[in-house]
Amino acid sequence: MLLDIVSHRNDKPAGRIRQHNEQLILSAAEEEFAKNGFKGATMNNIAERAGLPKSNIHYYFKNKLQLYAEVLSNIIDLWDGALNELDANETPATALRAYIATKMHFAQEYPLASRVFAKEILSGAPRLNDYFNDEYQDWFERKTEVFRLWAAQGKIDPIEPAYIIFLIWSATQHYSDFDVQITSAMGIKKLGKAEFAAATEALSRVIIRGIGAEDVVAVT
Amino acid sequence: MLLDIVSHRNDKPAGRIRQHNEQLILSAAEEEFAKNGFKGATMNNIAERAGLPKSNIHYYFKNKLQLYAEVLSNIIDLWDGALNELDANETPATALRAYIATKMHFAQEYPLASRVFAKEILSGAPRLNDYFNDEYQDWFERKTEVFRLWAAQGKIDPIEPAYIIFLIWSATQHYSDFDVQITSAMGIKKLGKAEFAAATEALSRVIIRGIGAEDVVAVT
DNA sequence: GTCTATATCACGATAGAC
DNA sequence: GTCTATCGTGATATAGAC
Repeated sequence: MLLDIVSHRNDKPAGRIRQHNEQLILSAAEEEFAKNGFKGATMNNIAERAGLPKSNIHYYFKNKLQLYAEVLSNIIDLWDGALNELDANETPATALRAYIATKMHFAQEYPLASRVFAKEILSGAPRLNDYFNDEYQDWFERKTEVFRLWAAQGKIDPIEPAYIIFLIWSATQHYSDFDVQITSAMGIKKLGKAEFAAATEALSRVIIRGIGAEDVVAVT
Repeated sequence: MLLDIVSHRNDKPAGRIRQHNEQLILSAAEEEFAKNGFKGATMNNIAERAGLPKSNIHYYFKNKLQLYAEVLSNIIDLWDGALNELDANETPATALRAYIATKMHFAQEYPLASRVFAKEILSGAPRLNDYFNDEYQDWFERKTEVFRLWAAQGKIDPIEPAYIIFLIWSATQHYSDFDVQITSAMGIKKLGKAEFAAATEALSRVIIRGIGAEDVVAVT
């Protein structure tokens, strides 16, 4: 259990209507929290977005903080489920191409998730205190190991892995978080498939060559 | 004038007390907006942070939106004043090292500015509508030119400049915006001079090599 | 020029009718 | 299980005393 608050969850048997409404509310909440952050979000806006009467929200979720915690928890589960793999048996170029492509896919597919998380971090993560603990540091340490291995094998340059990981995270999430600035700069209405593909290719190429790994031809 | 709202600014003669108090308020507001965003921020919190009675804020600033607009405007002025140069006469490696170092310096020195701006973009930039206009696109277009020139001269690989610029922006701003996650991952209390220097060196190296430019030795 | 007092309203949350 | 009515709080903003 990542977030303490969520463990106090209402564990009533999930009827079909309940399940449906909870999903409606969670989606609406994700939008609202992405736009206005935890403090700025209002239960009223969430209810309107969900198309439900305001007090219905309080029937399904104890309070604003618990609703927020569930949204955050879902986001973290989503990422954990699909982003844990950087295969040490592959070449760095192949493994990194796959990883960057997955991250970019997430940026395109779940921009709201990324924004809710980003806003929480920007606020100093007061509602993620028990997520960013010693366990998180261990988890991160394990993520760095594959880079150390590759460096020891001479497959990449000896660069502190943490900075490589932060580079990949920031560069990819940027495409969901800073969407407005990007589309404005490029003079396009919306980041489409073409732009994401081109950005993925450019990022892969720069990062892979940048750490001294032999690149492979992109799979298109 | 970047922001329409600011042009309605109270242009009374600036007495010494006024100037001092306005500065106090602007600093306090920057902190509060960085933490809670526009909607989540309260005039009360700003007043407390500034050590002034609540209604004093309204005396110096017309309303919350105008105060916010001034904070944002100051941030943009700050960046514009120091970040417009990517010298085409230098080698790519030298010019990029200088640019990345400056960006990282700003990330370290003015983290609040970066966070206020980031939160505004994440919200869809509803209060920066007249900043992200056609003029912005032109300004960005000019920033890409130096990369196109270098590419034409064979000094860097032919990579769409926009993606290089976004890579630099995201990677550097990450160190102010995601500070909490970074320190937690690295198991340190605070990002100090040493970490910023190491990150700057790692980023410069990866990006410069990544775009196919000859690197130079870091000036330490 | 500065601060106290207060008007007005929107917010989170709950009680209780259906 | 669902919705209406409402309570108490805290928000922005202003009027007016000092």
